[in-house]
Amino acid sequence: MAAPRWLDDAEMAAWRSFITTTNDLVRAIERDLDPFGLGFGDYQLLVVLSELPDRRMKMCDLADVLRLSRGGLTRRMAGVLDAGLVERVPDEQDGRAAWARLTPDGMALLRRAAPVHVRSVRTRMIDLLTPGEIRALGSAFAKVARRLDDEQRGEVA
Amino acid sequence: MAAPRWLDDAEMAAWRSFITTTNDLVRAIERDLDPFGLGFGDYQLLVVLSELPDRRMKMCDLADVLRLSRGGLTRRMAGVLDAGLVERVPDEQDGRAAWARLTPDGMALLRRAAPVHVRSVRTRMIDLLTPGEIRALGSAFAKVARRLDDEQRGEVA
DNA sequence: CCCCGATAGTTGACCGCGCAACTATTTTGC
DNA sequence: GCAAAATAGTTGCGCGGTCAACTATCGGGG
Repeated sequence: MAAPRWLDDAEMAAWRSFITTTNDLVRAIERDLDPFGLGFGDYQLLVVLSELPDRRMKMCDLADVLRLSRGGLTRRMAGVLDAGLVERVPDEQDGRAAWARLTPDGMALLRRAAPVHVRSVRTRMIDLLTPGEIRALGSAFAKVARRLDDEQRGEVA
Repeated sequence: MAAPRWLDDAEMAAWRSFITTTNDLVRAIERDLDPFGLGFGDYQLLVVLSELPDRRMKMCDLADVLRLSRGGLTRRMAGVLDAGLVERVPDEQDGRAAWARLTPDGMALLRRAAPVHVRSVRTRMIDLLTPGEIRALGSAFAKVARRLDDEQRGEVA
């Protein structure tokens, strides 16, 4: 640990602008969702559900997909449940489990919010980049994700 | 707003993996800092101070650099002040202002943490990427940052 | 010279999240 | 078939952050 390979200029620039800009970017995108009464996390929850054939998912899987702890999901659900965007459906077979199901109201709100959100993402990021940059971002984060995943699964080692 | 240009496959892949992977990545890097009793935010604060000739910065500027609200910085400072890593120095000229100054202890801790952190960033991200990908990331986030900046400054419009 | 607006920092209320402890149910292994 | 382990979800607590209200100081026109 005594003689690490420090980051060179390009690496440092990439890393720092990545960290600080991501912060700013997410904030800005969240502001764009404000008029709909949705946080970024709420929006992602609705999107995930909306893409399923029956628009519902078991709570624990949802927590996984959304990168939330179980407790975190419970609280996030409280908001969208209260707003009537999602409903809680107990599982027939498994008495422990419950489903989160998108309501028609939730779907309707998502349909209204989605165009604004997409525009937001485009103007703030996607449309600023060349196709090459977009490909590079995709492959870069795929590699990072894979690495994190390997570490997770191979934790026994 | 009726007919937005939706994201195509490459754009969607880039966007989604960016959002979820960034989350995971920051978490992992924060875990690597745990042994030093530092959060990612604390680390960044120490780094910023360490790079200045006299290792100190006015609170308000520090809040800006770290993307924190004033209140947020006050609370973040509480931690590192308590740990003796940073000290608060009232400004001579301006009775309102205060400086955050890195202490020798803070500098020492940073010197111990930095190699571990750099290794963490390398193995989890930088070393997984090609030079082209690193360049692309740098330029991509620079553009995004510039856009956010323009918006901020041109808010009168 | 003084008052008024701008600026620096703190504080209280609140929110979102993780962690760990807890309850309730289901699965497993003997 | 039953005790023990695993799993699903909730809840209390703490942390870290924002926002808005507040205090204290500084500058700039009448």
